[in-house]
Amino acid sequence: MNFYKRVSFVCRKIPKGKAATYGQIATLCGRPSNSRQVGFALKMGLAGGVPAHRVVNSSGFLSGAKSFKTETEQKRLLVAEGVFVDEKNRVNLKKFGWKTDGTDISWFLSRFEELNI
DNA sequence: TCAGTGACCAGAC
DNA sequence: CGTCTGGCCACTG
Repeated sequence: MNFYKRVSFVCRKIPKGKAATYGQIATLCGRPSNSRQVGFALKMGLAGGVPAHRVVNSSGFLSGAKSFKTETEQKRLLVAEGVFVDEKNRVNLKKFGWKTDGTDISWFLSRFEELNI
């Protein structure tokens, strides 16, 4: 089980114009308690083209903005996709949150099985 | 081996 | 809204 590769895989599946939370990613990767590691994984993955700008914390804040080229880069990318980001660097998850359920979790887990990651 | 550190989280006030 | 608390776990020196 390669947690980082799973994170990368999941992030590429986040629909444009939506935002996902760290806990959500961790859960979809099969490790609900590893939300902190998701941030670390994304930081590494930025260089590899992972769309990390769609990931925010559970309150909707862009907590990883400082890890982009510029602090405003993440916000800019989101706005360009139609996601509203307020002056405090926060998105409304009610409106732009990526909704996932048990079915989605099962789907990802079986993909991981067959891809052996 | 071990303590410090994080792009975190849910619950309680 | 905001702050605090306990829990979490890979990575690092």
